[in-house]
Amino acid sequence: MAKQNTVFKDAFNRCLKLLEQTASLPSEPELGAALGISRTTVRTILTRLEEVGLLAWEKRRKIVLRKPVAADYFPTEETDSLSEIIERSFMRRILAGGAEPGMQINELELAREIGIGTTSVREFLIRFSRFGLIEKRPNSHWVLKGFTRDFALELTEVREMFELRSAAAFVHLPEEHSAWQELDAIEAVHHAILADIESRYLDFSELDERFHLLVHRASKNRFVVDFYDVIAIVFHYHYQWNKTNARERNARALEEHLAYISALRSRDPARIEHACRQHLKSARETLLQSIN
Amino acid sequence: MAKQNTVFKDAFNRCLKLLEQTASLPSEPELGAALGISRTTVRTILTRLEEVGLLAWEKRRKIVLRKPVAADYFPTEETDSLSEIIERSFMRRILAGGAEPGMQINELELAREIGIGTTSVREFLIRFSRFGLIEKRPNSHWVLKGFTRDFALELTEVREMFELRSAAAFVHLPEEHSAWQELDAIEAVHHAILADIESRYLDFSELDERFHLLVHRASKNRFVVDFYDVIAIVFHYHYQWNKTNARERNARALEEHLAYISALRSRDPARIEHACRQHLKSARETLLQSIN
DNA sequence: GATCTGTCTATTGTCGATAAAAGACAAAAG
DNA sequence: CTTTTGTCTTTTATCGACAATAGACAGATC
Repeated sequence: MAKQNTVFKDAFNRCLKLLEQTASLPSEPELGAALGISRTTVRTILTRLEEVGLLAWEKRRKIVLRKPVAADYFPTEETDSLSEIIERSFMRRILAGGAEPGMQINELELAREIGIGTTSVREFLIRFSRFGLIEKRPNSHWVLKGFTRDFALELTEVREMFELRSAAAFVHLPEEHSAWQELDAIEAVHHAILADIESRYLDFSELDERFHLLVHRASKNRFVVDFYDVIAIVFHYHYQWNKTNARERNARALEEHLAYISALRSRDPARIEHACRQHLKSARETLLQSIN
Repeated sequence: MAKQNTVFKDAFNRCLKLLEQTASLPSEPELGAALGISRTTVRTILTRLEEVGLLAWEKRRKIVLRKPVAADYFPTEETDSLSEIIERSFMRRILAGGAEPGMQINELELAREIGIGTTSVREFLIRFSRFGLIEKRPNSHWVLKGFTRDFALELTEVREMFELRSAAAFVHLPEEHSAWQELDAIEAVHHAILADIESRYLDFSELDERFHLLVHRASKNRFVVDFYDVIAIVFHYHYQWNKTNARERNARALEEHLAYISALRSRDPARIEHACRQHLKSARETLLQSIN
């Protein structure tokens, strides 16, 4: 096969969600905008909806015939893009499996193991290399540098530089900047999770990313914002991997975030720096604990 | 063709250089180590040397038959790796040509223009994207963000953070660390260029990279060191592109470097910070001038 | 006259194939 | 017994091909 049709399948599933709530669908361009895809793919979806008897489609008339059922959806395994599949598969290997630093990475072997072509693996490795976990020997193999203590220390060192600066810059965002509203929204979610911490503590991971990305964006510096990708991926997989004391750790981090948010609102540089340092320090400790 | 044989051609040329100075060649593994290539390629080179009558080769006996002449060398255009060719070609387009920010980048068009396959172009663009000058729209084209004033400001902001920290860390390198020797060597080259500034001022570019990379390495942080690639490529092409007042600018930068080096040797943090800031400030101004 | 649809073209993402280059191993030479 | 060479296998770098997706344009519809 030449190209996966995961864009189609994923958009189709999201379209079914829309279908559950309306009696008819909007125009093709509008639907395309809503789903974030081109009109070509919209039409492929509409054709399929008609085939399975979900929709009566004739030009502008797009009438829903029945509510979609579970069997109408494509299975979730089929909606992930290839790069997501490779990333997960690769991260599992290097985090969970006995992957020693210094180990060689074999493109062909990886490709065969995942069941895909070598080109996709190569492109993934090139993109992934900016995370500093692997390194290429030209005309030869990749070397795994590993998720080591040094890696974590180097990562957090840069993170702390960038986040302190971003937090300081946050103060200078104009009153009407959307970041302040987003900050309110994020704070509300913090309270909601804390109120029901026992059952919702796992929602923290996503919220954490959302909050810190907001802060980093205040730097208005593409290198700072891009670097947050490195942090995000490390913490993302770290949370999935290490769940010891997750409830306590997350509760504590939520409280620290709230202090941090309140400091940002105060616009007092000293308070901001203090709250930021406090939180970054415990984030670093958490990360280091999982490595030793 | 499947793979360029630029490794062979480049190593062959370097081998001819060796040949000019000796009467016989060492063992295959030794030669491979000297040229930085595998034994397979060494043997390809030896075969070729024999074919063109430069060498009598029988097992361990490798006797030089005549001195190589200019015609024995492969032309330099053929020894550049594909990625170097793409990089130059691409940089010329976006720096010299009328490349407006926001412009779309077409993989197929680029590939055809350079006369290579799309895979190589794609891989180049992915690698290049970490420099923050282009951005990908998934399933669609790349967008040129351009070598703008904002880009230069964001780049120098991070550079200043990283370099100040690295310079401060330099002090803590142990007395016997090789960086101190390298610093001496670099200083000597500074004096040599300054003594003959009229004819050698263009040598500054390479020296500049060597010096700042040495400083960044003192951070012992892979993200800081890797970021220096971004700075290096920008300044590299910037020097090639903008040569107005190059002599004066470079002379001034050389003096600043010498003050900076002497501050590093003094191990006095305040002096170091001052010299570093001073130099970074004028480096930034130089860069900004070339953009407006 | 603005927006939508039908149709067609262009570009991207992925694959398998192939030459160049790396690398493994045993026999030969010192 | 260490190093070198001869031979063979494996892996990487690059290409062209093709389905999925994006995008362009003219005629149809409101």
